[in-house]
Amino acid sequence: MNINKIAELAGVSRTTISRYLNNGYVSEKNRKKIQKIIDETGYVPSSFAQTLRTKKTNLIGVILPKISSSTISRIVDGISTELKKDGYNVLLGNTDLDIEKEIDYLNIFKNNEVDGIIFLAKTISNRHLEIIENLKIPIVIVGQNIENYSCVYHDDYDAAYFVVDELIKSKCSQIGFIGVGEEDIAVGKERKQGYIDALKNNKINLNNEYIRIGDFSSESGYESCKDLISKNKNIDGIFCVTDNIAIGAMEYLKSQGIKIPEEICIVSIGDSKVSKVVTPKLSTVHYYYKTSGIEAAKILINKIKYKNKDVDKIKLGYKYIKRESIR
Amino acid sequence: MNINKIAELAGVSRTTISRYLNNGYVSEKNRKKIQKIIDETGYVPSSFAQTLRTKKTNLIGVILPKISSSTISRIVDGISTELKKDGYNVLLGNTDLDIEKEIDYLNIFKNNEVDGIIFLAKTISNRHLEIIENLKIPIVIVGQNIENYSCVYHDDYDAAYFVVDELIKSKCSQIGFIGVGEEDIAVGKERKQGYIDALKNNKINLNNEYIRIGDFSSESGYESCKDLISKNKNIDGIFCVTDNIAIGAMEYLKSQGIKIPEEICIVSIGDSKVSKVVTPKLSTVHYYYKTSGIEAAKILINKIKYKNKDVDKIKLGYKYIKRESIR
DNA sequence: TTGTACGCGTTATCAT
DNA sequence: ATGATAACGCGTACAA
Repeated sequence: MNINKIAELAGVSRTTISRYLNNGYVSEKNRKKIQKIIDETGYVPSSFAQTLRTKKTNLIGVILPKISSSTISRIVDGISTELKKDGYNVLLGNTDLDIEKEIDYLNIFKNNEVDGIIFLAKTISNRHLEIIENLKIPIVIVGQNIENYSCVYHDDYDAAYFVVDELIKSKCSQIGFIGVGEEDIAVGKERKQGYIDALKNNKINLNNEYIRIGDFSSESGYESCKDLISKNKNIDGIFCVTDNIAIGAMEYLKSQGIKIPEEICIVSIGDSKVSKVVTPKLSTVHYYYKTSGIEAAKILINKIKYKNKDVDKIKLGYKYIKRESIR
Repeated sequence: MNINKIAELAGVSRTTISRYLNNGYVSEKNRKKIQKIIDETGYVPSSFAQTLRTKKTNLIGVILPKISSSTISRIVDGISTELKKDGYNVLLGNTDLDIEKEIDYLNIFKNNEVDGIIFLAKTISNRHLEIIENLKIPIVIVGQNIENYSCVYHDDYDAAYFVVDELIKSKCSQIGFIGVGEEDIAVGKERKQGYIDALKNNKINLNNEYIRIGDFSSESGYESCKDLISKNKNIDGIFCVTDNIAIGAMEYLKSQGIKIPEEICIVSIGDSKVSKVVTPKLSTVHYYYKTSGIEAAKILINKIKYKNKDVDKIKLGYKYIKRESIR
């Protein structure tokens, strides 16, 4: 079924059908006839032919590191619900944390496969930037703040500062840090800086012995905590940069019979489902992940539809949730 | 940049370029020339023009109820990694549990927007079936077993039977059930039947007072458990149809000072992240969700590429994981 | 208000 | 081995 058949059935030219479909002027009589035929046949125009003609795909490419993560999937949820409202669909680019695949998808998408890109970035290397600079379609970056590009991200520095400050307020002074590599600007670098500055402004000396760097797994949190505690018996508080890491750290402390929060307080960032369920319940920071997806989608639509060239930066706030892992 | 420009630059006809791209015979001399031009220009054929001509989109539509769920996102992970291998991309259809949107997406996709559909179904109504029957492209259903269609699903009946049997083996005899509505065949109906038959085969009378039906939230689990326990003081074991529900139920029991597993044993199905973290750790069943995604993708590719018309049914096994919530 | 004619970028057919 | 031409389904300038 195509536009020609419909035109034939309705007894008009295919131009009239096209006009009808695209809100052009068509006489009332013809409107009715056409609508009837379309209803009967269930005709839907071929989006591919439309794209070929108009250069508009109605597709948004979303590049993400790993869909089976609650953080990521909440963001994608926001993106897809917001885009749907404006008639856009999501083309998924799952990269499995593999930089080559990220580059792959950027290249696939840049050839007019999509009208715009939303990039959920963990790390942005120079190779990424090179491609992104040559992009002819708009892009929005989520989770990192990259100069000269529209970004939606979270106030990682502030949130980290805040929770470490909370630790200090509840009388912790020997505060450990379990983080991740600084190539992840948001989680690795910003959150670490928040920790450092919170100590400094509270006149607590930074002790490099109290710092551990691992990966995003709870196993890594367990091992880091083990190493940290066994070498520094006087630790009385730990800031873990993610809930997942904190879960691993708590696991270790519990296995050693160390009481949380009586002996050691724990705080982290994420407000994941597990943080509410673990014993003791984790004091953590809630980020508005779904909101970031929604905002990123809005910015992108603005760029696509209204050719908006601004560099928009949205730093979303956070909410500290005090639960049981701190005094 | 299009095929005509490339042809011009290479000094051949566009037919030759097309042949070059599609593994047709081209003289060695021309091959080299063409490759050079393509490398220099970074030319990539327009997939939309290709689709218009060949009717092949290289897109697979994935319809899902809610992406921000660990179950769903693990399945999608499997789907997208498997499809990528064969050059297919995923078009996302996020329906927010809204049946109208499901129908919407089925209709959008059926008009040749995609080469095939993977439907992650919670419920399949007659309206769904009506559309699915008229589909001209292959579809694979994940999570439910629907007659006459290729499906990848889990052995819900067996898994439920198994865990209830475990409850009985550890000396529970007054076993409560917290489930969901039976319109969800897999989770609502099959798992309930497993519970009923496990009791029967162990010569334990089925007591309708021991059965509660709610929704998928942990809040619902909490309330159901509250109602169940307050009206039936002698309950000594509970089977919850999902981890999430079990988490809520445990929450209530702990709030009442009821000891798990000494006074009441709990089992469920899911092996979600939280099940490993809650105290006591939940005894549950692991389903191979990522594998279901992979298998569904394989079946679909088989249908698309090799026109396989078989009705494939894959019932994936499960793994019982005994942890601390059972004696 | 309606219709004619052309072109978007590609592949398939046929002829050379 | 290569090229000319038509066709895929649609939107739009232009003419009527």
